[in-house]
Amino acid sequence: MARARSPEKRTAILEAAIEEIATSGLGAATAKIASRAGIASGTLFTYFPTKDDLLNELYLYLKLQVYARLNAGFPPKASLERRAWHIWSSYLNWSIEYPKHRNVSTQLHVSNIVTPETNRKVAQQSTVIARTMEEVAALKGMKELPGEFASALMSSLQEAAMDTIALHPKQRDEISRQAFKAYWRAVR
Amino acid sequence: MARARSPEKRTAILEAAIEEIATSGLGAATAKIASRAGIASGTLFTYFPTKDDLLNELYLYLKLQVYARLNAGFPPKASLERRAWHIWSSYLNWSIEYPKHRNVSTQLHVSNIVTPETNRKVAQQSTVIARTMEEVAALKGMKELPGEFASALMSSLQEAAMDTIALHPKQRDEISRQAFKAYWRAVR
DNA sequence: AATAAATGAGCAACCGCTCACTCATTATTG
DNA sequence: CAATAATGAGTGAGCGGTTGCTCATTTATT
Repeated sequence: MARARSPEKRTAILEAAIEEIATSGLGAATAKIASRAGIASGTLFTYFPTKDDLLNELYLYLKLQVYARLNAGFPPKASLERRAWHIWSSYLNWSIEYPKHRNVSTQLHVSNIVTPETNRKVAQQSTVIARTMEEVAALKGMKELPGEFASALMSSLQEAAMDTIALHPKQRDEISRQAFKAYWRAVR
Repeated sequence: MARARSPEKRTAILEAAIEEIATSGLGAATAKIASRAGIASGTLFTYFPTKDDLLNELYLYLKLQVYARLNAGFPPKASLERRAWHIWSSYLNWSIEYPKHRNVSTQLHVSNIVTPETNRKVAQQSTVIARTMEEVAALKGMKELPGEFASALMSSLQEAAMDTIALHPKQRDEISRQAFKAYWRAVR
């Protein structure tokens, strides 16, 4: 046996990538990512064989972080509206707390770097939330629409809320609550 | 005077850029864009001094195209719901008809290449629509929220509809109508 | 004849990635 | 319990290729 790979360095690379991509876009140089992570340029490739692999793992990393947040404190026995509110507010707060993370996440989402394989892995990690969203999709307002629409609607409404909060940061909580109300009206 | 610059070549470059960026991302090479447009690599720079200029003008080009579509056939005296529906359906149909254009548009939107200057120019071109959206923003459901929220909500809801239509292309019209109903419920 | 568009070879800068090498860490010996 | 062998992480100069952009030259338009 020899030296073990350090998980700290791995996450340092991922965090450095977020920072670099947030400012320079997906064309951010691997060398810059490495130097920001405090390692040599070559070392990056012992953790991630190619840049595309790094970006895919980064996408996974960001998504899992969000899901971890959603699962924390999830009230499984509360009413549907309260559970939906939990999902709503945890995600929105994460997006506001880590705007760079969210920016990189959407850059990767729009690009065609993320493989179906990666998307599959992401989908596997959301069972509790997925079930709640299924219940929402069965409500009157969503009945005539395909099942995924309720989730797509929530994430898109959150984007709208984010954009608005960015312009009126002081009204953050009020906007969050009112926007959820609008969501619930649309869905019911 | 001498030889005039050809508007056809200009739009050929813009259309080629859309094609290249849709497949290779914003890192698409200017040389490839030029060759797809049927011109020499250097000629691109007599039309656009830098790549960033090209991308900014491309963003403007895409946005103006959408607004032209929205203004065509706009019923200024119809009910608010019908006017909102016109905006909704024309934009959605454009997005479905030109998926690459929309993809490039959102890539540019997420990147930080688009300057405030460009965004200002875009905002100037939407007076009729802007006025309708102001009326929507005054409705009960949007009263407690900042003015921009109603538009942000529409465009984000359209994104949700687009994603869903991509998965169920046959139900396109039904999804479009139902999603608008959901929007109207949220807004009223 | 005068002007400016069009060309494409060429340039410096930068890209992702490799590779020969050093070194930290562990397992295996006597 | 040393001494040593085996392993693979860590390094950074450097490679082949690509990038955005320039510029001497040619070509088309007035």
